[in-house]
Amino acid sequence: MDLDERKRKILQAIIRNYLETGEPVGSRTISKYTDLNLSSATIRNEMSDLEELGYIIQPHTSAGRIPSDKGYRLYVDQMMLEKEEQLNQATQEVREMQKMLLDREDKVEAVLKQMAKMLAVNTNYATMISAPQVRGNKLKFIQLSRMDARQLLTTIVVEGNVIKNDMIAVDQMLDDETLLKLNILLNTNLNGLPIEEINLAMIANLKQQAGIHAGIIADVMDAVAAVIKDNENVVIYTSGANNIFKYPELADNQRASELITTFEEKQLLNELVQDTLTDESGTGIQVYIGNETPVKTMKDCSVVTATYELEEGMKGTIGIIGPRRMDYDKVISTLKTLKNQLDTIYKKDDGENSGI
Amino acid sequence: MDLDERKRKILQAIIRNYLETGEPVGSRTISKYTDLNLSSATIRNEMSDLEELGYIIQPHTSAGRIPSDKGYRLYVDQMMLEKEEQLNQATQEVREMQKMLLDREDKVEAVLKQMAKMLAVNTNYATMISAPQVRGNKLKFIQLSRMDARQLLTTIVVEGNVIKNDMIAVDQMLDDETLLKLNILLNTNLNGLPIEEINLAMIANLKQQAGIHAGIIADVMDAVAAVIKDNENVVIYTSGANNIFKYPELADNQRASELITTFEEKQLLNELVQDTLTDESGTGIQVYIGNETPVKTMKDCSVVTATYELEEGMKGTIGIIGPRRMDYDKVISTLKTLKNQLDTIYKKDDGENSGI
DNA sequence: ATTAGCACTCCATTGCAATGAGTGCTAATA
DNA sequence: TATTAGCACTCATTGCAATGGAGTGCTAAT
Repeated sequence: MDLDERKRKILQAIIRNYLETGEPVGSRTISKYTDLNLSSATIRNEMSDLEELGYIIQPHTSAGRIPSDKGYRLYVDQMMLEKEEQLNQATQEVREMQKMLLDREDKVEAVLKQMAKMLAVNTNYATMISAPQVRGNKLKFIQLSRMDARQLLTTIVVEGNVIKNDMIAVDQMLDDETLLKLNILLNTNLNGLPIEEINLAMIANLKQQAGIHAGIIADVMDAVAAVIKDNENVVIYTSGANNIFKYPELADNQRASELITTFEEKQLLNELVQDTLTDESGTGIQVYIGNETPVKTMKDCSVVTATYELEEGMKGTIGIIGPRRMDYDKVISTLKTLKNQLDTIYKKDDGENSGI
Repeated sequence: MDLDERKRKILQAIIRNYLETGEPVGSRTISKYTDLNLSSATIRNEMSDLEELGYIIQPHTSAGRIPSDKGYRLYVDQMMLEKEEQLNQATQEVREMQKMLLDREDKVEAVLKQMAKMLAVNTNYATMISAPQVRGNKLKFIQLSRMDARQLLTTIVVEGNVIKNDMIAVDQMLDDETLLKLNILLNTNLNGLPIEEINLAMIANLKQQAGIHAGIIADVMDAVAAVIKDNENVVIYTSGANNIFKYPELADNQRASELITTFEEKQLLNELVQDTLTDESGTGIQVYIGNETPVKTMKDCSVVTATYELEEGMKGTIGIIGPRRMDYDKVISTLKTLKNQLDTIYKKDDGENSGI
């Protein structure tokens, strides 16, 4: 028994209907719904087969059928193929966002936040968006400035224009000349260097050259180390978590509580981001159905993600989280177009807007 | 008819019992619960009076009574007075936090985040905490550094050690001397100046002195303006939003959805923060019961807040959000001790850790 | 002033029957 | 041989009445 054209059509009809209603769908509905002109009895037989094949599930005897993860998966894969050929014309939602992106010259951060919100409102699903994560970690610039008698301000800039500041306490006031020397020492030795390559020997060397100011070097190196650490936990914005209450299958206390925690402790979402960034399927769009997602608390959800890239190596993830019966069609095409917008728009004015 | 000692005791007993069970409490329960040795009939009469006075409410005939906002208010006010006299000894929870505070020399930001989490776990309520808001806005330091041929890095430091960076695009490479001149120009004119006092005339003057580099001055001033704007929307961390699901009276879809949105769009919580910061009652602890809170979506909650102060003028708010029947006693004393810890601990190492 | 006692109210629970959507199977049909 | 009509059966849902219990308010007795 294999999945012939007719079975496929029936499966699709079941899924379509279930996406709309959220209720198990019965044979009679399909019999009328489709243009196959088959009686409900025939449909029943086919459904029985589809269930045996694992594409649909019967919640209990005498109920209709609902799609299984496997069923959804087939449906989505099929759709992705069709989409590929379609002209990728911007939907209404995307056009709105496009407008927003172009209007603003705000910081990337603000745009992303706004975008998450907009997506959430437009799709009625929860959304998340990770700020672009820098991979190349070359030091670009280090500077010490005197704030007052007892404090130095460190400014560290890493490739990708990630900037970090830190205050360093000093025992005694440094004169301008010493400060200049230290700045030159740091920059000539460290600029252009990937942070990973800074080793103990190098630090020892710097300290020696700094003489009595070795302590300051140590503090600066701590600050540099903090940059790496800081980069690891990516900033993630979420929006529309409340949307889960619109879908009864997610809205019971147990599940809702778990999901809300997941959105609040954005830490958990990080796994998702990492997963999308590594495992690239080519299109940049990924669909996780039910248990497929790397985040266990989302086992009753489906997640659609898009990976965007601003400048070389600055990658981030947009994710839409909804019930299994989400409107994959709309979500996928929205994300696809949005991703394209981000990929292209920001690449043009190279860097200009990318201070985080 | 006034509120005599006995009525007061009965009211207290009703509230205590309701705090525990969350169910309307009847006369028989009180009769047995208290050491007043009164029959249920007597209690009934008293309860009837209390209801007439507005301290308790009967959800429907033949149900027990639950406290009204007015009832809670009396209870809380009374407790606050008693607390005042009590030796303010650290509870178990606070001791844990104290330890945490001392162990870490992380950034304030990280400590606050952690603290919110810890409070949420320990109290089983939702928590929020606002990062210290700076009031004095004096410019302390401005610096332009050359990143590369086409980009300048602006570093702006405001009193309270709030640091902000920005990239400025330039048409052509600036030589060291010009850069130095610009830096001196900016610092001599602006340092020590409250941001609000920078006016158009001053800017015009600066631009004139900068000559062909007037454009850069404009960009820097934009960055300074952004600092103010940035300061306005305070950073607020939340934790334990999921705790609302532990209280049936908050966990129905409608209410939960609203509350979750409130926590996610931290913007709304800002009103609360502003309210606490202005209206100081002296103790630094404030209790909003039900409709008393400035945030409408929290009308079915009670909110207890504490205002802490790090350095002079750096004030923030800690808030605990739970059901009306929250354990006011525990919450208030926890917050009180915590506030004291923050007020004192951080004042010692003046500034050292306050880079945001 | 307090309390015992009683009638009354109202909610929540339970059991039961009716309903209806849906299935699986069988026998008839094209 | 594939399709369909028909029928018996299952099971969740709904409505309804009965029941019990928690609690009140009132009155009369202490």
